[in-house]
Amino acid sequence: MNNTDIARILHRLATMLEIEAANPFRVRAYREAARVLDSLTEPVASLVEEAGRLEKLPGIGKDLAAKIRDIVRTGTTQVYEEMKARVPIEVAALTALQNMGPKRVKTLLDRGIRNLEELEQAARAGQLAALPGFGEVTQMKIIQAIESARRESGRTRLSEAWPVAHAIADRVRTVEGVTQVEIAGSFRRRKETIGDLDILACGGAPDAVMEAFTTHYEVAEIKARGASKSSLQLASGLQVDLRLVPPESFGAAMLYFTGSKQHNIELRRIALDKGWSLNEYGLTEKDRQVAGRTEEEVFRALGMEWIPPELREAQGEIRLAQEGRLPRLIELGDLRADLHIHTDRTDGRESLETMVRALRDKGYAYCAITDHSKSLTMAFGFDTERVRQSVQEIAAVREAVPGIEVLHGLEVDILADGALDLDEEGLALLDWVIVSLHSRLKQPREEMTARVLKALAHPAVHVMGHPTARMIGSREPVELDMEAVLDQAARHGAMMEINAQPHRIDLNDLNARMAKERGIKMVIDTDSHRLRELDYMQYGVFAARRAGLTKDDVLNTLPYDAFRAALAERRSRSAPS
DNA sequence: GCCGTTTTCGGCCCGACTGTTTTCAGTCG
Repeated sequence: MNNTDIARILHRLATMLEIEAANPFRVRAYREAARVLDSLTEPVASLVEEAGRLEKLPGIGKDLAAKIRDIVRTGTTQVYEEMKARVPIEVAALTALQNMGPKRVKTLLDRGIRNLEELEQAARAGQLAALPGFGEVTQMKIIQAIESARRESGRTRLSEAWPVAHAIADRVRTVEGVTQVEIAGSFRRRKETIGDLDILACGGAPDAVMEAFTTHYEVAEIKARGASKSSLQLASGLQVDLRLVPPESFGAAMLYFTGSKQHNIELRRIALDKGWSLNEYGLTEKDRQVAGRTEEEVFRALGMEWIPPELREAQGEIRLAQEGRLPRLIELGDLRADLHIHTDRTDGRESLETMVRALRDKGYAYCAITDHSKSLTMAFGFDTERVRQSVQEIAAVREAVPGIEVLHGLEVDILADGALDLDEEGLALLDWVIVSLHSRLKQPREEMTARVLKALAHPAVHVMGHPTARMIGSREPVELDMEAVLDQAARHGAMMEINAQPHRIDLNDLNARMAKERGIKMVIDTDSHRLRELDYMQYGVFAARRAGLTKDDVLNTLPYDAFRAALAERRSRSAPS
């Protein structure tokens, strides 16, 4: 039972309580607890062992702590079992539908409608429209929501939303009188996936702005259109909201619509303590506006530094901002190298020379070419003989492409038993060794953990590539005791990669936070297999920023000589005694 | 259900839009 599983139960409990019209603040307490557990960087199961640790978490008191202990130990807790009996309904699936909240679900429950199938049947039979709180329109919307829930998995990868978000923002920007357009929401917080897009605009006639917004060629359906807010759905299924706000409120609105929700709640609490009120229109004292034109203004008035959007997750950033101790987050321009690159020698599309030229032209001072090792037979992976040959190839490309240092690397498979897929002779020929999991990903947790621990203990290893091997939306992370892995990496001076492929983002922000806590250095790499993937670097930087990483946490921000010195130092430290 | 150098009780963030109402509840963010 991992943190997400426990959070899911608490979340479901909250919804079931809501259906039963329980005290809304009690409902909120369960939701808040779920959120806190889900964003924790250590396993709840380990907190349970020590008395009082759970109760120290924000929003978790004696009562919830006891329930969480139950869930960790037995997989459930009494109130959850009771609730499941009283609310025998597919809560999550039903409330996930647009326009379906606790009240309507309660109405369904009273009519014996318990799941999506029964709901769809009733809707198509026209039986829903007569229910209290429903109607013809709602009935139709429910049918559509069920159909679209079947089509979509729900969230969109940031990289997929990136071009369309900017295209729509640019279109609104062209409207006469519009002075500012910004994309807010989880997009601005650079989450790896987003649920919808929130765009803010300022200036211009409402009708003209909304017209430009709702007529973008990708629009499939206009869901709402008002003077200050419109909502639409794109052909891809992505929902986009646009809000038109007055200039004196733009900063407050940016703050509000960037979120996270929990971050905003904490800010409002601070405003209340000062006798003020904070909403999307501004920070006000009675009727007097205290701040609101810019975010900086609002943060300053609240007595803190401006907080980068990536950190606004209610993870302690507000305290840091009040104390003036926010980290100076890493930026794309800090990176001096891309250290995970494939070529057509294995499964990449481009020649070695083309890739190295492109890397140099991107302005990198150095790079590492890291094709696959032999166990990836479908990628024509390298054996020792091929690595020997590669030494010559790398020497040739260094000659052919001046202006960038090229490390001779390899992405070596971690075999099922934790051995490396290259012998000592081959490893000794390399400047840079990434080890990665590519096969046998279904191993049980114990086996997988032992496998990785063994690989990380090998003195030739520099970094672990895409450590959990997950693919967002298509493959779950491997079962791995990440704490044990990070402890091992710290012990042996191994690094962890933040793989910037937008479907990997691996390490993710939470794991990167855990790595930082242990003083582990990270590298951010694109794992490029073709030229355009070199531009993925920004997505890795986003994850690093969300984890609160600075330039100092990431080794490929170092100048080349300092980088080589750091590698040499690490190797002497981990040399067998 | 949580929380508290103002409180162990009485607070707990707030507004827009829609559809179903007949003045507003439900949902969403």
